[in-house]
Amino acid sequence: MRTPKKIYSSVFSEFSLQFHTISCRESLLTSLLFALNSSHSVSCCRAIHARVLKSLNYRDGFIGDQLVSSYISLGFADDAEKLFDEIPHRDLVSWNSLISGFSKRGDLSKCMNVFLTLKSEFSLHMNELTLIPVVSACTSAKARHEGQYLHGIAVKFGMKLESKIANSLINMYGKFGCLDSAFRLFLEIPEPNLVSWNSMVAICTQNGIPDGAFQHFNMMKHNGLLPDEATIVALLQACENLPVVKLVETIHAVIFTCGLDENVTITTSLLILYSKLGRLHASHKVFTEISKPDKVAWSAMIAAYAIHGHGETAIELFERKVRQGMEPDHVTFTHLLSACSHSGLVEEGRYYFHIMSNVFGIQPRLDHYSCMVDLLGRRGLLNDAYELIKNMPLEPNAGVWGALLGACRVYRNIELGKEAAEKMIALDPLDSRNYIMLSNIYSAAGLWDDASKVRASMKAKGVIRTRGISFIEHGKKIHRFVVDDYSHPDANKIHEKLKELVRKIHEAGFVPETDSVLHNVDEEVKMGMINKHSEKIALAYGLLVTSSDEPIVIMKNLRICRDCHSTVKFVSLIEKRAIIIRDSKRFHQFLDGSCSCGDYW
DNA sequence: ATAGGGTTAG
Repeated sequence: MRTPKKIYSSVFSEFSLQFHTISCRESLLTSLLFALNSSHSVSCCRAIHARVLKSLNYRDGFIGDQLVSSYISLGFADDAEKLFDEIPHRDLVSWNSLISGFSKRGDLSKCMNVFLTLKSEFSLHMNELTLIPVVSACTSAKARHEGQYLHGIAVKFGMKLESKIANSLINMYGKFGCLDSAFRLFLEIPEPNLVSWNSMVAICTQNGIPDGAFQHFNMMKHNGLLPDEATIVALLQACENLPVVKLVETIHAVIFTCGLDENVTITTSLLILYSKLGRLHASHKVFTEISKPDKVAWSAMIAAYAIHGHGETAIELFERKVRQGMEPDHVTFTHLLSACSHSGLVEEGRYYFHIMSNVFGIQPRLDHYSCMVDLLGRRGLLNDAYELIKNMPLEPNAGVWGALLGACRVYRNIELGKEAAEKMIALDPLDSRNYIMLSNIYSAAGLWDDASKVRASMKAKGVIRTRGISFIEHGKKIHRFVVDDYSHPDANKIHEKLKELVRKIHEAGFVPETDSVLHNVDEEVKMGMINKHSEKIALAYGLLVTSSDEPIVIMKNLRICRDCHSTVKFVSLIEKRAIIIRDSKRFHQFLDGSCSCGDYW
């Protein structure tokens, strides 16, 4: 069993003192249990339970409910249910505690069962605090069917427009990707409150429409509401896939002026945002200025180092913080392992994966396995990675197979790649990337027939290929390019610049990597295809419009191809420019002919 | 009179 967190053990010792000297006050016990709810200490919970049994009749008060809730949230459902059965006069609060407990554990089926039992016994008394936890459990379990059923219940009981219920449903639909339903519900609310607006801002971003997020923010202001912490965090998130460093710097200034830089949640969001925008120094500065960085903040800093490929620095930070008494959790380890993986630190990664469970008592989750498969796979240790998957105690998910698939593509392993891709396609038949990946593996091996079969099956299922898009910021605008894009007002100039660039690097000895074109066509056609890639067009535009002392920052929604990667390295050398490209996976900072990823990606 | 997850950071 894990050691209780320090804060709670100190609360508990204080409490014991009072306990023996002062008569036991129910409210004290209750608030203490409330505090324990978020801790990992079932021993504290049991101690209180025992004490309560001796000195209080918990069956009469709400302390029983709180104990029920505590036990469940700590993962002791059996104790909770036993206790629940012992409460003779169970009121709605008792039921709600049980439901809420299962919801917090993410146990949808138990949550739903209790809810249905309650509904048949207590249907008249059901309130919003009964329904909301069940909706929330559906949201995290992505249970669409059950979610719609609950929506129906809310309608039936006339609770649909109660703001808290409506907001939780809006959020649920947003998480499901059903923006239509969410919007419809939102429009029905007579007077949306701050949380309603915040939810809209958040779900727009979650569904890939950041401009929708900004629009809702503006409408919210127009309706006379003032933003709060949640609004700002959601807005910062809306910026993370756009090249909007200057906008973010403005927001940062406002945050500073309003004194919100004291708010750890906001500064942590800002930290991670800067890192996603390629400004690791700005991230680090924000981190150092946080007066009391918590675990989330320093885990975020580790994540920032990870996506920039600074594995050693991430490890240093981790070790320093642990020496200072910070207790890492499963998320901290996810970022640490990811840092090892992005920097090729295989032995270190193995070490931390080992001590995570053996020293820190944290059982590896799916994310950790994904990181380990990635770590081994990038090094070419495909069989080790495969063995890990075979022996893992959890059912591997898309993240795990995806990591293996990525490695198979790089190391051209057809057999394992096929298995991984088929698993991925079974898990998510609508994700075009899996088909493309499998097809590319076949193409790379010259198996053109197999490749075209995969593409055909993708087409037959109506899966549409995600188009590559590159973004670049200039003149307070975001410019967007797709492959072979001539839609920009300055298209002619841009393509002329690109041609000139290609000619220049060839003269300087650049050898194009046409084998990254996975179509059965001759070399010249391949050259033509490669040189139309959206990131090259964006690069040419960047060279045209930016001054030579500022870095060119490009964002891409998919991964950069090998030829573009080499091209940009060459351009950074001969044009003497700093170029930063963030693809869907990580950062590439190009300078003097080399990339920060060390070609390890 | 009380208590019981609406949104938002790693």
